[in-house]
Amino acid sequence: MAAAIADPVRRDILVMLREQRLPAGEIADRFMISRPAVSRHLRVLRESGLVRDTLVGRQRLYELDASRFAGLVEWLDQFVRVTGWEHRLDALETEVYRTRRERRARGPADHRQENTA
Amino acid sequence: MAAAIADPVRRDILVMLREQRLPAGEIADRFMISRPAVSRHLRVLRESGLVRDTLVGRQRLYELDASRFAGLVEWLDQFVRVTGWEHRLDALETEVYRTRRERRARGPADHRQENTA
DNA sequence: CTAACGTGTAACACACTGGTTACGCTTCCG
DNA sequence: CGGAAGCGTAACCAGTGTGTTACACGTTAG
Repeated sequence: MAAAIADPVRRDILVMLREQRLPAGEIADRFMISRPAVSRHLRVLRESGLVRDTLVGRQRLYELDASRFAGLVEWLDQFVRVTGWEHRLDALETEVYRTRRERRARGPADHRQENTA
Repeated sequence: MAAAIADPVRRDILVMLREQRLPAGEIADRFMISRPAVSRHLRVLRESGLVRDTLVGRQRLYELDASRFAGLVEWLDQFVRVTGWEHRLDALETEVYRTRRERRARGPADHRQENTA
């Protein structure tokens, strides 16, 4: 999973998916590299569990699986805790309020085939 | 920096360094791979800024630079925030108290040559 | 001084990753 | 139907990363 994040292209894909669910083609269009290359990056993300894909018609929609990130954050926390820890918590707390405001207007779930891979 | 964490050996090194500062040789002894291999892993960690090294006599002590982890955690937070966020914060808050208790008895800083690379 | 120690570096072999083009398989549409 | 659309896969190639052994260099010790 850490390896999935190691690639800059995959990181960009994750950022793109942070806002909205996207079909493979549209993701590929936003990169200079070929579509098959992006397709393989998507497969890596899929197998790492960081994204989930949904088949709808002839296109395949990708979306984040936020729950998987928590594990990584938790692993990293054991190091952040060593020093400068309280400082970080303060920063997080202020973010919470900002985030709670932003949380309205998020895409509603629909019912189609799911491949969590 | 994400690439530095992508390797399992380097992750193990980081975990080892979480508890105490260690010389290169002792780190190498804990792995099955050759010492030069470990030495290069240490170089990667050094260049990524995740660890700092201190020359003392003829050995080189390595220690974590916890501040660098915060950046990665912050980057990951933008994804965790998408959903299940409050849940995570609760888990963090309970950890804080546990951690504050553990924070006494940490090695005091000494004055030797520092190479942050 | 010289020998042993503790580490990093160089040179090399080899597996893996990421890119490309060609192709196959479903699904929609005229 | 039959062709176009949308994606994934296969085969191939270049670059990179990781492991190994041999070696160089500064430091401590006898």
